[in-house]
Amino acid sequence: MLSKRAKYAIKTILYLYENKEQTPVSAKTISENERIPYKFLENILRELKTHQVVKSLRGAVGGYSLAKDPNEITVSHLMRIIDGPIALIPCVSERFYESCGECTDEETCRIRKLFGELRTEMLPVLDKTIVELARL
Amino acid sequence: MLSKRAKYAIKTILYLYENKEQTPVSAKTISENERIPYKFLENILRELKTHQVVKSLRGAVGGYSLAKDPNEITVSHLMRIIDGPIALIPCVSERFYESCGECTDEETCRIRKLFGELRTEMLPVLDKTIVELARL
DNA sequence: CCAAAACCCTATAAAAATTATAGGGTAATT
DNA sequence: AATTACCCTATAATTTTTATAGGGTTTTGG
Repeated sequence: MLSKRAKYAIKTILYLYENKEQTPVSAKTISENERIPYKFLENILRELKTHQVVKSLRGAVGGYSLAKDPNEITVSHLMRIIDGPIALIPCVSERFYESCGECTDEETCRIRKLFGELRTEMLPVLDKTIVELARL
Repeated sequence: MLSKRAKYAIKTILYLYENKEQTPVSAKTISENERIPYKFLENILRELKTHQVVKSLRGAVGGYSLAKDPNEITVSHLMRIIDGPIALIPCVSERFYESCGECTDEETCRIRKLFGELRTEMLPVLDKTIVELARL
């Protein structure tokens, strides 16, 4: 399951993309429009900022805006920042690899093979950019 | 992420399939060979029995065996029994549909479209049968 | 200058899901 | 009749997810 955090993150980035004229957008505005608990959103935004997906401006007319070309922000990227691996089991994750510590031989583990294949099928869909997502 | 329960279930069914000569196989045997906590396994087995994936025999030489043709048991079926929906968001699940309660219009929700597409790509992989899984 | 708006940060609480165990009951075989 | 092994409900332990608390800092605009 996609966590709410990740879903909120995707919504937030989509919102910033579609309201990029009035930059920056305050967390309060996003919170109200996307119905995301304010303090929870702040937390997500900080994580997105750390990973340089958004940038922020402090002060009275401050807020957030995209830190990079929306053609270079993918849904998979957001999911990895917020939730971690895309893969359904850690032993087939490329960026968050972890041994499952159960099978004796990872090379021949059939569950691993199946979920490796699954990951391969999932990626092209999730590698869609925010611009592509907005056009759906 | 795939839950341990679901992973154990897949392992269990694979084990039963590959040891179908010596039917039935006791929970204890499966527990030891697949390193699954005994009482946890019993619980999983009961759920699989309720859904008629395995059948059981009581008494001194009792145990479990497949209740149907392994060509008709898919990984997706096991996952749905144990974990519920395959889809990463409930509003695109066919068998476990639930409104996400967030978007104003489900028909135009782009996150929903993306994850509907994702589900479509995932299914063919997970619809593999135990026989196919064993051959990987 | 100063008050208001809005970002910044750490900690913690509340809730839910996952994982596992306890403790006994029932059926069948040897 | 003793042993083996399935059957069932409840609950405990752990982890993850979701959210809130409570304050601090920066900047703008009157």
